[in-house]
Amino acid sequence: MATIYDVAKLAGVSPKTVSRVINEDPAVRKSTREKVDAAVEQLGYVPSLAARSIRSRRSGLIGLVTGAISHDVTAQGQGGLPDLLIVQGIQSALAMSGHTLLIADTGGDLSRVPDLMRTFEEHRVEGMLFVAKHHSQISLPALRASTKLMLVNCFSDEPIPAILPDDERGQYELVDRMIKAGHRRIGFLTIPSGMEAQGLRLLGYQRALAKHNIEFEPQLVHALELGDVAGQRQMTWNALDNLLNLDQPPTAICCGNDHIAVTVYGVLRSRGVTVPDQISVAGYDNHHLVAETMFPPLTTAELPYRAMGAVAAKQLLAMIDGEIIDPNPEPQLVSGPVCWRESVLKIPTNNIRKFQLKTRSEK
Amino acid sequence: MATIYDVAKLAGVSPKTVSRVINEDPAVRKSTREKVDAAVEQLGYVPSLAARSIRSRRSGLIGLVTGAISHDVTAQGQGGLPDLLIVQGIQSALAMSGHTLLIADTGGDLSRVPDLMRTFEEHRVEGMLFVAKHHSQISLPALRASTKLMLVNCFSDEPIPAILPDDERGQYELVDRMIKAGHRRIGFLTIPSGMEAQGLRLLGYQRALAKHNIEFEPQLVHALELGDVAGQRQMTWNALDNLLNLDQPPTAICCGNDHIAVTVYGVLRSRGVTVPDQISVAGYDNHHLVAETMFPPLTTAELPYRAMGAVAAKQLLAMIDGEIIDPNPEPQLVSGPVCWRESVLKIPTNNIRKFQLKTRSEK
DNA sequence: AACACCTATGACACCGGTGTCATTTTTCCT
DNA sequence: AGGAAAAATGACACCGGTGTCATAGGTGTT
Repeated sequence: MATIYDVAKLAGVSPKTVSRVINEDPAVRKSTREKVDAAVEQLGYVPSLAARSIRSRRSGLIGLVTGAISHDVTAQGQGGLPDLLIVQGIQSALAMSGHTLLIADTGGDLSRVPDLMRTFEEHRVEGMLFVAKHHSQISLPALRASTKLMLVNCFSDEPIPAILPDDERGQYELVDRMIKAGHRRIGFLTIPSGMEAQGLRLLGYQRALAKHNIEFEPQLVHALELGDVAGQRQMTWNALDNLLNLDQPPTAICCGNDHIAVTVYGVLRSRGVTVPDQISVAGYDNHHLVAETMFPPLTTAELPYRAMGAVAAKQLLAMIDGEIIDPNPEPQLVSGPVCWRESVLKIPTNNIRKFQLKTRSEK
Repeated sequence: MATIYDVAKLAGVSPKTVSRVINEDPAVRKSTREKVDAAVEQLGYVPSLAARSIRSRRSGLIGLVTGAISHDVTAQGQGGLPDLLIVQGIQSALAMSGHTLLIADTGGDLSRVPDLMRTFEEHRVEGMLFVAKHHSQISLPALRASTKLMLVNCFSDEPIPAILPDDERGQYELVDRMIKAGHRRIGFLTIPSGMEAQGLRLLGYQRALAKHNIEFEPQLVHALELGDVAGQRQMTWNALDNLLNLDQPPTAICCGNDHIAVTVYGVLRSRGVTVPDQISVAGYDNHHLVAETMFPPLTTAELPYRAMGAVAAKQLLAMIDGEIIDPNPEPQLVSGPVCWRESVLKIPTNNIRKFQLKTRSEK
């Protein structure tokens, strides 16, 4: 591959002059510039960022560590692929700044993170991002103090700046809107109880109820713990059975995420209960592929993944540029909109005939 | 940041000796190695790959250009996010070889590709991959001949090695299996007619019919052209209406992809037709998130995205290592399995009562 | 024409590593 | 102990650029 020296020789100038042309230094005579440009063209010369970065101390690289890519979509119904939207948000924000994204994947194994970050340090990245699959707490290996690091979708004991989804507020606004639509008894099938988002969303649910002076009834809340596809369906079945057989069944059901809502649709359908005429259903995540193609389209709260990525990237760039010297160690919350679709009825009904609820066996 | 010279001074040895220790050269006395290691530890020294790569000509970087990351999931029901699985396959294959993945995104704008590839050349990547959203033909900017490039999920006029899904075979095997399950009249709602995969899958469908001496009936095939969510639903509705009102309605319907199948489920349900009892439905893609959570779970042909990515990465590495001097310019086809689930009945029925099909208006 | 002054270019060292080869130190053998 | 062979280490140039400063070349003024 051609070097700056080859170009210099061909153009009959010094390497430094070629360097000037490459870097658009105005102090080059037009005729000289043309000679050099011609030589560059002829040789197909491309400058080496590696060589340049040695001197300039700027690699133009940003490292991203994630499990998002290798996310085993096959194995778990949880969450799924959408955290890749975070990567998308990051990517688009970085592209504009002229940085290139270096991506490494944990393959689901967090113990590989130190190695991956080490590799990034060897590449002299100007900053790093760590993107988690789910809103969760993590602990990372110690890095040199000068390393700019940003957590996305997770937080740490250490004072590392983090970007998180505002789960509490999202659930609050969704339930608030459902109550305003007339619902007063709202069932809640939550994601597994160990998950960070579960507690926050439950708080949002309760805050919305409290705002409207509706008493919180624990019997309306069921946590769907982890399990395989069949297990998930069975747990959903049981929970729904429980809710629908209450003396006063709920007029609406909030699901911990959109995939639970899919299962709920299926179970309700096989029991002859129609959505939203007989009961309303809402999700969480706004997993577009799912929520929009479901029938009826699903009302849900959006997890603002892309926005979180963009915010994180911009903040990291500001840290790199020295604009933010001492980042706020408190996680920054990003909230998403409520996506109101047809699965929630504005005027709630509750015309589920009891006899339909006796059937128990599935298929 | 500490350099090899700092370490050398602190350890009381020459820089070259430090280099030897870093590179695990066996010709270093144990006591010397320990001194150096201690200095490395104390200074937190991390070698610079940029400096190293200048001399060794090996950057350890692989560039990946894609629209996958910035894929606007919101806008289109087509395809969706799963091409990211290709990235996943690539990533896992590369990680094992000690290469780091550099990712750049077109943001949906192919005209940015030359710039992105240029940036990769500046980073002196050892090879590049181009991943397309859909099986399609593309044309890329000219690169220096020595650049190792691999196309994934697309092909080109130029003799660039490519990895493609075997759409024809996937559809063939799916339909073959459906016929073996007893179906002889199989409707086909294809993806838009402009798409590469549409023609190939139609060929597979026809080949399967031919194998079993079933005449191909064009009236059973409807192409669903592009449109918004509502338009898609309307087109699906019309096509289904057409199929179900035939004198001999099909006992099964193949959908061009899993998302069409979701819509088909919805439409059939709103017309009171049950799947699979009254009619069987199959998809294409095996979009896990969708196919497995649907009720009943969807029979579909898998698009082997992850495998394609892995194959592409391995082939690229082989090219880099000089094992493949002259790669086959013919695209390499990767086929995926049929995923047989409950949406296709083994013994087909056709007990759709005609009067159910008169209803026309949706909601 | 002589001088000052500004502009364009080049010489050279340096960034942080590594390859080559010479030199020093250690080991082993008689 | 002395010397040869082997092992360990170092000196130095080089990879492909850029920063610094000196110098050559051109212009304008009187």
